[in-house]
Amino acid sequence: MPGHYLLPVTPDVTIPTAVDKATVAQVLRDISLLLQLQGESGFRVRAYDMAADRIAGLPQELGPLVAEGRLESLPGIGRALAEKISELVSTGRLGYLEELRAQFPPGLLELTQLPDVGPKKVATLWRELQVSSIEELERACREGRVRQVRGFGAKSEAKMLEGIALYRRARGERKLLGEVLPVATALLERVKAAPGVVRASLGGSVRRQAETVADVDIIASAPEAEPVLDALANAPGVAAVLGKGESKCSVRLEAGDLQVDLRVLPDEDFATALHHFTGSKAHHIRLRNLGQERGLKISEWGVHRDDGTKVPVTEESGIYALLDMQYVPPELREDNGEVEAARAGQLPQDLLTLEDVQGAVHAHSTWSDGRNSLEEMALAARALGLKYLTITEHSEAAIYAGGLKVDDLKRQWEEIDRINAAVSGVRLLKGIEVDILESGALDYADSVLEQLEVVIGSIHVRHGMDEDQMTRRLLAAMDNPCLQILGHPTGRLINSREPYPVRMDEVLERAAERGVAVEVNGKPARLDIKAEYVRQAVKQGVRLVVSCDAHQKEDLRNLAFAVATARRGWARKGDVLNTLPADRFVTALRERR
DNA sequence: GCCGTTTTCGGCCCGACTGTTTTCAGTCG
Repeated sequence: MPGHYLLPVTPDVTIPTAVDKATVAQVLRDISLLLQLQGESGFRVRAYDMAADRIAGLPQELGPLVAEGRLESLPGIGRALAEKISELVSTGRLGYLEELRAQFPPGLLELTQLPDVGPKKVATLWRELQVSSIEELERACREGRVRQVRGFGAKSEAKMLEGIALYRRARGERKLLGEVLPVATALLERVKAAPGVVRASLGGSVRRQAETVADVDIIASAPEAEPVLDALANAPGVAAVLGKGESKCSVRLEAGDLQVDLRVLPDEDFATALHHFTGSKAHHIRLRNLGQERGLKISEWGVHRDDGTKVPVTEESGIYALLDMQYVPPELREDNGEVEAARAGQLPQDLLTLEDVQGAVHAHSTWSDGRNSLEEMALAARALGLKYLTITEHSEAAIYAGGLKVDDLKRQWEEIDRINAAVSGVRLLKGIEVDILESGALDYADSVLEQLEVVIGSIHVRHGMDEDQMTRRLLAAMDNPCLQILGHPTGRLINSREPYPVRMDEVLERAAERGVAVEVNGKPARLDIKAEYVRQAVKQGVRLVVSCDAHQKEDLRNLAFAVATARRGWARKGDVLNTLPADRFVTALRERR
């Protein structure tokens, strides 16, 4: 084969660029929209959407999958999509996307972000009125030109103008679960108190405890829907009723432009409706396909046999039982392997619960940048039923956060001893959140750290290092035998700061080797490490702690969000150290390798 | 565009609500 020698001497190696999962997912969604603008068949469109969901939800990085040609092993990704994703990841560009984009003006895609405006309407308005941006749509509405297009009227114009104003305010940003949950819970209580309500629950991404949510779903059962729908429509804080029918009501709250959807059904349909409106969509599609194989049609209105007869389902677990699989808790319903595991009977049965947690990790007081005294924190922890609380102030280098000098620390121990003697039922543990310096060294001498019961090491400054430097920094910190817990390991702040670049697989591997516990930080804007990394950590045998990162006593409740994140990462009680009693917790932390 | 212990072709989840129509298309979840 002489032709073989015509190949260049240096192999044509493509170097993977920094195209991340989120970018790939966004590109696939853009293609989906562009195809819809073209009027392409819904099935092809959906293939792109499903692939986008699949990529966005991947626990691992894309680079290795592309390099090893394993993209096609992912469900919903065949040859055509694998080729496009590979091209995008290895070259940073995608020819197909550019071809599609060239057919439409650039502002057209953004128009589909407006509420109640989808690709069909955008295509019509572009064709009939040459509208290609939000500004042009706004003008067309004001000038009454939209109502002249078939299928549109005066009401459409008014709604679009409203939608444009809303879009400009909110910019489509998803809200933190921690901000939304209190509001959602208060509305749920109001719905529960409405006349005739039998059962009511939150649904959607709030019930799945997603880290951010776009809206709130409430599902209720009652013999009469009307009074229940009214209870939401007339609730305090409602800015506008967006729609109200016989079984459904949507409102927008003044606070944060948050949308709330309520469905009310007869109680016999409650379980299947709750399941339907909890999602995720991807999880449901899997279940419905499994149902079809068994001659069962699964919808929000129940489970029906092919002959139309209804199968009674009173609890969500009944749906899974009909499909011969284990019950899947809401937090796991993402089609990330839970369907396969549940069918095989291999879903973890002892997922972490809030009740399993005996002590709260990571709390600050007025000694550094917290708002409450040590005693107030202790009493608040006890009131929540916690047996211990680790006091972990900032160390000296964290000047901006009132970091403690070693002398301060020793005086604090005296106060902790006094409180532990005086307050029964809860114990304060002496700890520190010591800064991991630029070199990876810790901010206190080992001789000081050795005297503490709990040592969390965290990065607070110099976030701008590159991936190599940052990875080395964290690995070096974990090599110090005094470091027991790696605090908020990626440094992200949801919606406001990207995680610093770091090779998490190496960090988790080292944590497992050295016996360093990794923090699952429950502060709503952190949730660090995130669920995907929790799952990876659990697989690699890394020990975890769930923390509240409390800077005031109310923050102790952040533990619930850390537990939610751990559950979404399939963590079990046995994976989490602060499910142990105080003495055993402290002993376990010292078991370093 | 994906997928297949019936299939490499012909399927692909399903219903509520709105605004427009006068029986339905588009959007959303």
